[in-house]
Amino acid sequence: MVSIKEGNSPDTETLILEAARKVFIRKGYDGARMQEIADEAGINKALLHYYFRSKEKLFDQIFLAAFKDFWPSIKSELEQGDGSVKCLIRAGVNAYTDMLMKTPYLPAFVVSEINRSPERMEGLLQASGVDAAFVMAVVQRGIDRGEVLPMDPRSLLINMLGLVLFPFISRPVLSRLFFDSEEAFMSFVGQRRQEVYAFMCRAVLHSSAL
Amino acid sequence: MVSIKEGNSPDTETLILEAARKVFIRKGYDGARMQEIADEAGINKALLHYYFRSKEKLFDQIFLAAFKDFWPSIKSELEQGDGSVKCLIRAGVNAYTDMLMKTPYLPAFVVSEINRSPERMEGLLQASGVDAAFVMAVVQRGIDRGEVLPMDPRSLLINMLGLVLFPFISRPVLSRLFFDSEEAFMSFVGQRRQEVYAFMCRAVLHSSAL
DNA sequence: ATTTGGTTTAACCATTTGGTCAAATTTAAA
DNA sequence: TTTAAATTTGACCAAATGGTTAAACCAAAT
Repeated sequence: MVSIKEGNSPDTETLILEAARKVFIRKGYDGARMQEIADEAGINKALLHYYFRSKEKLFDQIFLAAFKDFWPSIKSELEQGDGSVKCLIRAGVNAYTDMLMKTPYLPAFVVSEINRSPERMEGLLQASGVDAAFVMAVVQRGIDRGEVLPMDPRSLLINMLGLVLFPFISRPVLSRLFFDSEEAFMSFVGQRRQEVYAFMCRAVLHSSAL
Repeated sequence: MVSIKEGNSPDTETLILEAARKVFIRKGYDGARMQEIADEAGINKALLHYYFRSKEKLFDQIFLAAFKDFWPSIKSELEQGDGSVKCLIRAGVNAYTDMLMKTPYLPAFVVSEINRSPERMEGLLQASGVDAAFVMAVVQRGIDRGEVLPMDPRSLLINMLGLVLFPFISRPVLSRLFFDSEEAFMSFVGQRRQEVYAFMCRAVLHSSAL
């Protein structure tokens, strides 16, 4: 028996999780090797199975956490605002920009793995508790009040997600095509916060609400 | 010797290429199996190596073609216009929408594989002859003429690419999150052509140029 | 009919890979 | 200190996988 609850050594377990996260993000599920994860964690390969039974079980745990991080919470900033779509856009852009500066590789990982096996989506949405109903309602209200130009609320949200996420998902392409170095690209995306906010406002807000 | 030039049976070779394309797009490089490609083509596995030496060589050929398709030509439609950014936006949105309706899975494939091994980008850009200089110049001219709001030309192009490509790259996520069925989602993206065009114009054009 | 050279196949190979297991080691309770 | 349980490891295994090869096949030229 161990003093830490539940009989698992958290040191080793988190060591494995961190190593697995790195390797899975770098190589994807199919490209990742259990041996590489063990090496990255500096432990014996058998320990991976001791703590997580199988590669797929280990991946599931990593990926569910990644999927949750993929949807940063905007509620805290949103509640400080006046409930307008303008505030929703600001909160959304801010929350995603923060997330992306911390984990720029995450969206490409999530998107790649979901395209590899889309059937996971069902369970993922349920397990992560992600739900668009609330933000959809905010946008719909903005349209009804005349703050926002008449449009499908889903368009507004998808466009905002696209503007914020796309540069990170396509980083290797864009960075080579439009920039001299990876650093120049990262500095560019770092300045996008205000730019995307203004871009979105011009595109969807009634001129009176600008 | 065979009557067809160069001594290769084009039937079998294209059969392999088509099968490989399907499997690589479905499973990615790491997830694809040579046996599965052979089965898909209805031929013996050894033939794959007879015609393409190795899995990597076969993949390279498929992927270079996919990468070229990823950058549809906008020159033809562009030359019919007046050289304005408005026309550039229309031409870009049209060319990409056409490409995406034909091969909706292509962007996710290209992006995933490039993220898996970004070092390919160098050679890919060279081999595909993709170059942003021309469209960059068009945008810069639009800014100088006052047609477009002052902004980094790269922002305009990246935002347009993001708006058009993102829904397809994230299809499984968005379709589950915002739509009742895959069909509903596809019908939605089918109507995005005008929507994205108008969205872009509102966001970047001087009000006098709308 | 025979030869010739590209094409196709089944059988086979070496290596990799996820996974298992029994023994060794560590930890902490008795 | 002894003991019992959890942890860690090296050795090992079966299956899968990319790749090879020698033989068979086949169309066309002689």
